[in-house]
Amino acid sequence: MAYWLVKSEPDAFSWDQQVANGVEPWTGVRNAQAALHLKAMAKGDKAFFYHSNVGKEIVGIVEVVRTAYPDPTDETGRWVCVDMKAVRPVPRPVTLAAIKAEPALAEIALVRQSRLSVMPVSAAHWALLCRMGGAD
DNA sequence: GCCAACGTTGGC
DNA sequence: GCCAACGTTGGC
Repeated sequence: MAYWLVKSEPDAFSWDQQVANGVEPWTGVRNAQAALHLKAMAKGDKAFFYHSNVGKEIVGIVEVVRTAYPDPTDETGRWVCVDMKAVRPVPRPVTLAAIKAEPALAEIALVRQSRLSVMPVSAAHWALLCRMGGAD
């Protein structure tokens, strides 16, 4: 099983909405690198749900329940989306500041490529972030 | 609100 | 195919 981190602006789509909806298509990715990551996701993979701009913190954990298929919000038909299901909240949201302050996370894509909206997370980083968030 | 990073577009 | 101009993202 692989681990990921996906970003959403809470003004557009928040963790609360994800929880309320249960399963939700993760649409709107219009970046080639992020799309490659979407296509690499397998059913059962887990992802951190990160709030960009507002909050700037990991607030929950979601699971991939449907692998990549054409994004219904994309009229060109070139981009894909996946379906995500809310698994559980992160009890103590892990802020970007806390991630930057942790030397073991210096290489994480969230810090190194701030504009990427879908990125892989190593098993070691996943475990550490879960511990930091009280989501063991 | 500003700015850095970076992807995209269009002229040549 | 290069590169300047421009638009968008996202942190501060």
